[in-house]
Amino acid sequence: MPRPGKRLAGAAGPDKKGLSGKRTKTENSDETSAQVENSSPQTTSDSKKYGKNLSNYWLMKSEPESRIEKGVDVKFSIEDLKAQPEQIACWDGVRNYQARNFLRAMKLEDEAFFYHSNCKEPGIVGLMKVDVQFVRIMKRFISLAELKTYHQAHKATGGPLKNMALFTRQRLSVQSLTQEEFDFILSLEEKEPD
DNA sequence: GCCAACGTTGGC
DNA sequence: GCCAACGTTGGC
Repeated sequence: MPRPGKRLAGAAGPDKKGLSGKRTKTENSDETSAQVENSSPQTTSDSKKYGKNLSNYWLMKSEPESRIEKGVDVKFSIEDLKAQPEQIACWDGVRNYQARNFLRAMKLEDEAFFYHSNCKEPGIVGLMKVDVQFVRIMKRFISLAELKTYHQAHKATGGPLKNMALFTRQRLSVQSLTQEEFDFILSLEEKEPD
């Protein structure tokens, strides 16, 4: 999976194995961390495209169930995020280049859905802000199956989820959402589940 | 656990 | 730069 990693945060931490240990061998130096990012006047096409003051919306996948990969448990659920010091995590371990570009394009305070993948009940479980910090649990779980139902319907009707990356860019672990997609998904919280 | 989808790698 | 082999993601 998409390994959004995790590992802890910032300041305080006693990390166990740690950060510097790193399992990503090939990655050169450019570790991507949403926490830090920012900044610079660097221009990548993604940062241009998503830049400036517009607010951007994201969906970030993480696996809530234990699974050992190269000797490391990749589990990181929204409850794990909530349990971090200051409820902030460092989102490392993302290898796919487009996903990494998205991490670099994020701006502090952008809003992101926390998505549980590769598990019994995949779907959106909560909200974060880029930092990457826990904001809240969704008022109700928005399952992949429900999103897919809307996606299918919207393909026919031209509704907001017709191009949602979760379905059109299936394996991307960090994806961007349009404002319409984000707002529509948030509005689902107020509806009864199907 | 299976396997489809799709990204990455590397030979040519 | 094509494309087959391989590896990863992630639903089911």
